Amino acid sequence: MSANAELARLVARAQPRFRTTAEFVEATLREAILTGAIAPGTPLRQEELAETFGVSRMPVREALRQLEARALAEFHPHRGAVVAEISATDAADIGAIRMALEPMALRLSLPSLTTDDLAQADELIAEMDGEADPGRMGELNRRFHMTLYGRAGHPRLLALVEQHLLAADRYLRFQFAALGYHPRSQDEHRALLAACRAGDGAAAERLVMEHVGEAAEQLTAFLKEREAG
Amino acid sequence: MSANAELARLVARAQPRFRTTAEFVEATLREAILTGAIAPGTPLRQEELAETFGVSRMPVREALRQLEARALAEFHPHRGAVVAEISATDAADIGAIRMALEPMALRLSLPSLTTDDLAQADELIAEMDGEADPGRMGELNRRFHMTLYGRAGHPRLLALVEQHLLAADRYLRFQFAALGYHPRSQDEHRALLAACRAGDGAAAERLVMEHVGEAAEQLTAFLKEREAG
DNA sequence: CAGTGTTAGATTGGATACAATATCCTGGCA
DNA sequence: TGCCAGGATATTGTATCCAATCTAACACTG
Repeated sequence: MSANAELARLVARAQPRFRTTAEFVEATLREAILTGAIAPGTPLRQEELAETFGVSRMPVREALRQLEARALAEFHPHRGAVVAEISATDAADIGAIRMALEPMALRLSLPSLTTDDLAQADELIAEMDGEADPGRMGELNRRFHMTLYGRAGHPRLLALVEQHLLAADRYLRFQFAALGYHPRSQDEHRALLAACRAGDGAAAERLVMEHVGEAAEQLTAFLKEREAG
Repeated sequence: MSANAELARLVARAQPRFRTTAEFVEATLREAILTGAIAPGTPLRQEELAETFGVSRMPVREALRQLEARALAEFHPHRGAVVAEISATDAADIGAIRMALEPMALRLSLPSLTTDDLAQADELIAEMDGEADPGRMGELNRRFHMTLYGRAGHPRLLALVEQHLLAADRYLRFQFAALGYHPRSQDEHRALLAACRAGDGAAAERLVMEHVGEAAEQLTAFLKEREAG
């Protein structure tokens, strides 16, 4: 069996409201990879993808190159592209990047946060409380974080942050499996929001760094054990 | 285990000569953009580039998509790609990212730095002393920083750091114009190296953050004034 | 039977030609 | 002047074709 079934569903659902075919293909594949709909290591055959998407090979190749630049696919010359592998060290890598970027984003954003932003973050926490589906949970978590960082006004920084929040989502089901993620994470979310509300930048930065760091550490340990076993 | 480590080194050094045409085009264009050989805002016409490189349009398009993913080019549907603009806010953006990432990279790398690494960093500082050419200066500066971060062992993080060191190079000639860059920066390099040599992680992290931050601040102020004038 | 050619098939990488489409520019017209 | 129709231009996407090369299976050799 190859890339598909699941992917075909995503293709069907994806809205044709993209500027170009290549971007439509890229966005759809990216989502499929990030959500795990296409497993790591899966070959991404051009002809097959072209047929699945109902397009020619060229936009597919452009999309694959973009995925490569985002570290979501790997190219092996004359052997084609495969979905980038996941690993304990990769998870640690992403965790380190998040621990570096997110406190900075928060620092830049905090002074400009509005009461509306804080209220929205509050709502997102509440929504997460009742959420069991990992995919939906990942999205809510991402929106919570991005809401707090959103006023930073540094588009490149924010794009990187979001990209790595998304990258972290590839590990979401392991995150859940690593146990205890949900409730402790929610406590940390609340503490973080409280610090933001109080305008305590130093505390907020520390909390977000710990929040990300602890999750990454748990996850990495879990994956290491899994790889060893 | 077999055909020894020595061979592995030779293989690794038997340098890539690009794997594909698309990668050759991408690397060349990237360098041209980063060094300023192609000015911001310049249209990147496919046909023209294809002819210049002596290739067809297909690898050119793949290369352009990769440049887009690296924020070095912007696509405007049906109007083509242009070299990404530079601005004071963009410089500040890159500065913020570097201030976040580089201390983290240094923290992870410092414990594993060898005396060879430190000696090489020393040499690079000495080389920079006698250097007047901005392009060469940028390369030496980049190598100095990457030498210190190189043992971090987090490939994604290091790739991001290098990418933004390169991105900063787009602003190099303004960096020089903003004055005082060279001598003060060299003092900071020496102080940073000393802290690394002493194994004082906290100080090293602080120094690198200040080093990056001050340069970015000066540069941003210079560009703001220039944009206003 | 391990190890080494050899060959066939599949897939990518790239070139070329052409059709479709969106943007910009310009010139005529109210 | 203002505007709008339409052509020039460029990009976007499709359809083929071909060369390079990777994989795998098989045959050969010692």
